[in-house]
Amino acid sequence: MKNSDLIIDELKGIIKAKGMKYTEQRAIILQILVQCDDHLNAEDIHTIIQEKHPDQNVGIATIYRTLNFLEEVQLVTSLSFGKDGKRYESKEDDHHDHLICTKCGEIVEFLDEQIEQRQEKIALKNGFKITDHSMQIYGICQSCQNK
Amino acid sequence: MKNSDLIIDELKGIIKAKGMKYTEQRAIILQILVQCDDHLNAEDIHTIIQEKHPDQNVGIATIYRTLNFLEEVQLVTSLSFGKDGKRYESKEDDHHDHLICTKCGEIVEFLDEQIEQRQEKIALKNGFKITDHSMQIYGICQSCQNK
DNA sequence: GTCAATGCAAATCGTTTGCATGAAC
DNA sequence: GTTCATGCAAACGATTTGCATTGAC
Repeated sequence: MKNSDLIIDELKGIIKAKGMKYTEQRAIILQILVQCDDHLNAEDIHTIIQEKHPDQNVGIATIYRTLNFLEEVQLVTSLSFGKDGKRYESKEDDHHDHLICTKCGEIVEFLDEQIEQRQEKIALKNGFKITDHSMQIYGICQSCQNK
Repeated sequence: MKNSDLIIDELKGIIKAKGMKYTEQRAIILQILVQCDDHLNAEDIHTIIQEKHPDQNVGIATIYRTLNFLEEVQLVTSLSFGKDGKRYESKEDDHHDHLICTKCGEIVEFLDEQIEQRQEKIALKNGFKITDHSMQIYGICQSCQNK
């Protein structure tokens, strides 16, 4: 069983538990996010569907509604920087943070255990019950520096 | 000489160096961000100007243009979370990150030297020349937990 | 006097919503 | 058959832009 099947099963479970309805559109959108390594925005997903599923006509509103839902149930996460809106990625990958090149938009993912631990401590010290976090380091990537 | 005068001088310097023109509006907006401890959005600043400088009529477009400029020259930083757009704060304060309550919107600022150092290392390791970073920890604050 | 900055209104962009239709159960 | 999800178009809110006017230099 592929990863992407697993996560679709998870989606089905959540949908059933909430008394909602399982639809092709929701599966397609989640699948695209699972399979794609990039960080896509709603418009990107719309385009990909038109290319890869020309038989399906998925409205942009459905994409936004689905993305909001998927984020709510924690199957995907969003990050927003620069223009063109929020970008999403599947959460089935391990958690990680982002290093973003402000020139070319390249995104490098990283995970640093020390930072994760410090975050826990800081939240605790301030009486916060941590639900999530996001961290972005902005800079100029190697190849843009060379230009 | 007050802090706020110092930063206004800095603004004047930058403006002169760029062959731009020093205007009352730009000074007012920066001053508000320096004096105010909260994280304001463009609309907030607009309202504050109407209250505290009723003689001045500063258009919302000017506020957006000025905020973009101030961020570009690194006199202020923005962070965007939740609705109602980007929020800005003056950079004359020490650098810090944010702990944000997702229920009530409370923001706690913190600085963790270990995290800062790790960030430097991570950027270096990936060949990035770091220009900035932002980190937010989301959670539920103590008083919202008690409710 | 020149040129950049402003205020205003219109335009734009990402996102959300209302509603009639269609699909899941 | 009931109810939820969809597609469409219109609405929305934050931000940007074009343009004539004003103000800094």
